[in-house]
Amino acid sequence: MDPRSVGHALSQIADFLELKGENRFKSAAYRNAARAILAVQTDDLAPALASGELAELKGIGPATLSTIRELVESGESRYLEQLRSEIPEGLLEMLRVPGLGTAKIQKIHDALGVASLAELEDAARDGRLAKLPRFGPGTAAKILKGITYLRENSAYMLYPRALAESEPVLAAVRAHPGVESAMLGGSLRRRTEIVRDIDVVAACESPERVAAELARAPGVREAEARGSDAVTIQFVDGTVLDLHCVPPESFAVALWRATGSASHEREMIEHASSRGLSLAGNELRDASGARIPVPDERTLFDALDLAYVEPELREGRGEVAAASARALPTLIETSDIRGVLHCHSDYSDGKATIAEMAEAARALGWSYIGITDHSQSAFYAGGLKPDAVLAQHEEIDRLNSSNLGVLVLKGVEADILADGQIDYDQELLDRFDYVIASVHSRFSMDRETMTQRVLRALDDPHVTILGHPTGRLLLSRDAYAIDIEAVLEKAADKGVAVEINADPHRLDLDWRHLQLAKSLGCSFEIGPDAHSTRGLSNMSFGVGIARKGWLEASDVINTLSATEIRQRLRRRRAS
DNA sequence: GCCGTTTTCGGCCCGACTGTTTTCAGTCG
Repeated sequence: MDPRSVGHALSQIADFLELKGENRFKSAAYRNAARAILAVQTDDLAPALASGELAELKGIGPATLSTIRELVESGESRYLEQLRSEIPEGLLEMLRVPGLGTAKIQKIHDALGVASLAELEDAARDGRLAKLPRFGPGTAAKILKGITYLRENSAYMLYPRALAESEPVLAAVRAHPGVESAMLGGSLRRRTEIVRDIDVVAACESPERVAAELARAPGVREAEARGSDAVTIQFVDGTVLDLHCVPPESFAVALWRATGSASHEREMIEHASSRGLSLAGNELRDASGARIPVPDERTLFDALDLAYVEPELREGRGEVAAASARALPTLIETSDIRGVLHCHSDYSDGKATIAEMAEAARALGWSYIGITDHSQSAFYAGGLKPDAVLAQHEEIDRLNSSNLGVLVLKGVEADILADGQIDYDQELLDRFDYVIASVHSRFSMDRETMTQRVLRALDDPHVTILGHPTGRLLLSRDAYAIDIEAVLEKAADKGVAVEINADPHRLDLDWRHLQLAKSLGCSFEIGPDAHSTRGLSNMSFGVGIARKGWLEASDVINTLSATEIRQRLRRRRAS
């Protein structure tokens, strides 16, 4: 069994224990065990279990180890099943409502017998909830808002999960004997940050027969035909596949159409008609109505006298006009990245040592890695007190003189305090090679106060990078209120690079702001925000977002060489 | 339930905000 599945089971046990009102340190122990397991870098835990490696992990003791053993050996845990039978599953769902914790859920369950999201919504609407002691109309309204947020977002998955789920689905479609070839389309191909369904386009000689057969495959809960060649298939685990089966000669246009976006499609159709062509259904036709053969997507763009538009750019944000003027950017590639600047170590809330992180960066072909642990005010993340900073710097000096094959830079992810000050004194800040300044607290400030807070932080000459500039957590927390344009203008003016945080939960700054930021003169840093060596692989998600934002390699500072990045970081300090 | 010992039991991140109260419980990061 893989770490993700075991970790999920342990987290569920922790949730159930909390809902049961067990000693909170007991649930915390299961949560810690889950975290420890998730940090194990393997696809199969069995060998690490057998070798005793798992038993050695900090946070795993006799009880959690026996649960893990059971999960790895049998795929199930009797303890988890036991808890499931005691506590309604609906309470677990309620735990996902923002603003609801275990204590409130227990009260609501005990007093009103509410055991599901739907019942909770009823109780919030009809006033029963507001009448509970220490609840009130404000709490009921907040819970309703939370339920709405959950509903709106629960149909979506983060990009990496959607990508992982698409792999077996695509493989199954390709394995069908009637399918000649198949490709992913939709928002997954456009690399949007959240994805609702998986789109697959399949070329087949008998589209309708293939679609019908795939709709009856094992694991399918229900299927609904949509037109003659498309079928929406829902699998038992909730994954939704939009399958488009088309004859081979229609494949390229069908793929283009299934990739979207809707506004890109509209712009393309208008462009075609302005040139006397028509793009209708899965066909391109000339003025006489004759069908123009389109063997692949590039031919489609060629036929419309357009440069090829990469899927990431197909968002209806001027890409068709730019393709027509041959003015599309040369998008950044993952291979352009030369180093990373946003990584945590075990000095704060990271899992790996600095040496392990550095070795992993070297193995990925990068020439430098910046270690940016949390600053002192970030208690919850083990932020570094000044003496820990000094100790860390000594360790980095030692590592750099030991022939690592990769340069380790002394960075910090320093909190922007409520008043806009950076979380260390100027003397200590002087000791870092660079500073990422991030907001980690007081998210609910009004827009003006928050904007002033961040603008003030940008005035500190130590600040080199503005970390995750809007604070959003995809599918769980909105961005805080801020005048992002004012912030970007100032960042450009001060020479502070704007982060594209590559953690798939963040992907912040949003790609929709990147063209504006670039036009204002901003430079960018793509940061993995890695809390383990595995977290370094977040970089590909960040690069995907940079591409969606029309960025080129030259816009991104961590495409610079180690020598150049050092100069660049010093330059900001001197200005 | 786990950890770390000043070995076998005490402590486990903690401060601010929110909505409720009129002093604080609950949630969040």
